[in-house]
Amino acid sequence: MSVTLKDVATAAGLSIRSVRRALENTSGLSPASRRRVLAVADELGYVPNIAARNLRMRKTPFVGLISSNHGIDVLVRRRFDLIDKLEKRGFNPLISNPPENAAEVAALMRRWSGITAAVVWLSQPDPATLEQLAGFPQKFILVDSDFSGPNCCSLTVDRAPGITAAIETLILSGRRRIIRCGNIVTRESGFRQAFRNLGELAPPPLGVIPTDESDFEAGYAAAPGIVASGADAVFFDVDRLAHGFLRYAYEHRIAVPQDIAVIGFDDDSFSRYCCPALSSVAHPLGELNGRIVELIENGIPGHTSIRFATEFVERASSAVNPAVRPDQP
Amino acid sequence: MSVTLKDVATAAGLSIRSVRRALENTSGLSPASRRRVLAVADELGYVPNIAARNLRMRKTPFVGLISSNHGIDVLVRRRFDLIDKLEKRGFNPLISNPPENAAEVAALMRRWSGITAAVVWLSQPDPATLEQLAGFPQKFILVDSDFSGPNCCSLTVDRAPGITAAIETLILSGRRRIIRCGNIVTRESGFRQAFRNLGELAPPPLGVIPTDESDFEAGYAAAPGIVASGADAVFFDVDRLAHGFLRYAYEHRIAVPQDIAVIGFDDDSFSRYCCPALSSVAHPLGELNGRIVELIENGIPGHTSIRFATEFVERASSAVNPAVRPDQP
DNA sequence: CTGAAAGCGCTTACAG
DNA sequence: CTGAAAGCGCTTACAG
Repeated sequence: MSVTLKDVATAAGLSIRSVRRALENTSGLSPASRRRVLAVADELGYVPNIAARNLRMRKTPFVGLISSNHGIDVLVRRRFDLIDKLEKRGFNPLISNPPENAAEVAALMRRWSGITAAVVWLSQPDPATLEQLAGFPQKFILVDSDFSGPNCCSLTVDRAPGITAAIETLILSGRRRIIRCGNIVTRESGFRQAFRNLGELAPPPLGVIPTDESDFEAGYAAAPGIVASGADAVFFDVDRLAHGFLRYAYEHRIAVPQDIAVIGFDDDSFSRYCCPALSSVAHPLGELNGRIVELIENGIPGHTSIRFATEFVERASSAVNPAVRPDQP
Repeated sequence: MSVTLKDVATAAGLSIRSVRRALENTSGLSPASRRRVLAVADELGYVPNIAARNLRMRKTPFVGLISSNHGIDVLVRRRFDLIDKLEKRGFNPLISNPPENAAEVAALMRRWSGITAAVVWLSQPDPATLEQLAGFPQKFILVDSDFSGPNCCSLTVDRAPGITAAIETLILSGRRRIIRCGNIVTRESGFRQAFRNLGELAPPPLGVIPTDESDFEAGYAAAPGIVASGADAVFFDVDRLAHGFLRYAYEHRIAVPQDIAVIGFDDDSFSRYCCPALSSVAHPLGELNGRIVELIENGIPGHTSIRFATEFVERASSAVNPAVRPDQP
């Protein structure tokens, strides 16, 4: 079916070795032979089989990427950016949805063995499946799951710094009744720590309005409770919740930020564009991915953990004086 | 470094062939030998090298996916859905950003040769690079670029049907001054054809407000012109333009759909959630991707073209009576 | 019940 | 200037 070196050699009446001398343009081949080989290779449409080359060379340009498939904006952007960076450095990303249990993890690593030397977990694996990673030939980079292992390097993003900056901004702009809405553990601890960090400065938070989900609908459904609480500022665990609240505010003529300041988390791409534009806490996507590529290039150390921080992005939904910060695109 | 069959055989004091009999659990091996092999394999952590297996078996589970990396919602969702469907059928997607010229196309196909048998172009290749595809060992599936070749099968989505349904709905609900905004060729022809299809029914369109880009900012910038035109309905070439217009309407107290009905194209995920929810024309993502996977499974025919249609999704931004269709999530 | 050997398509040290 | 051969790690027809 596909044309091999041997095919070219036979057609050119030379050995495989000489065909390679021609194709590689190395010395030790008569100009006539060289011309003949190149003509034949071109005519037959010879394309080297990279799988065979990789096997022989005992190396591989493929990097496994495990990442959840749903379209959560920040995850999509993180993944896209990583693919881009990997390709720019000559790596080929191989994609998989997250395996759901230990058996699926094993199946995937077997399917990829000999093909990927490094695997990046952009999604968080089931903790029960982590121990077994040590048994696979690959090296692993774990994003946001703090696990140590002989062939695991974990990169973690501290949620607290960006949340602290967000709360601080609210307080400095005179907000006194700050409530949180959502159900995500890292946000809860970040939120708490923000108030702890601010010490004297901070009035006690109003508490939390829990949600079942972290989506638009849940934010919309939580809105009446938030309004009823008398809060003058609300921090949502994710931007999608905040978007649901903004819809409710729009429908009920609640002015944001005049009546209530709104801040989200994740810095979804739409948050720049919604009405009003949504303040949010952003992940250090570029920095994180840059480090991942570096690790893949230079070797992945085991038993290592690297930390990153989030950052507050202020927009109209939490502006002190919206007239001064017009809600322009 | 990594453990091979030979390592296991040596450690178990048996031949490679017998090791395989144990691992495959096939007949012709004494229970004692079998137990010994399994124990040794487990202890050494043997994992078969799939690259070597694929080479020997002359087949590959890898499918190349060429897709642009920017976060345009509909493209992201299309790609995610395809990866999901491929994995469910046992294929491994290999990702690449679009090559920019003939040399890059060649480089990529060489890098993937012997590794992928099928390559799906989710992005549209530079037409100048299409001819050379015939020279590569892979089979190609081209989405939305109507090109015929011995190893190319193209799948195309007709934009017109969904646009026609959208315009028809506007007219039947009494809109008479319909304008288009955007700069995309397939939308222009779809828009024209909609009016042609509707014949007597349709008043002449108001014309078009062209944009340079197809993003939120461009939609926001085009808004004053649209309002000045006196249109009572506007069709945007992409949802992002419509989102920009909605922001302008929100800021200038223009009621949508009471003052002006708004329809977009692409059915971005946020369009269900914006204020008001945006009517749009949707791509047949699931159907298209289902067909792609089928082709990969059953063999990709050359010189073939398959067509699909878009569909109108009605929401509050073009509702006849918004009170009857409340703008709920 | 068990093993030696060919071959997938490539790379490269070695020999002439 | 040129080629025979080993070996990457696997699968499998064949032989004993």
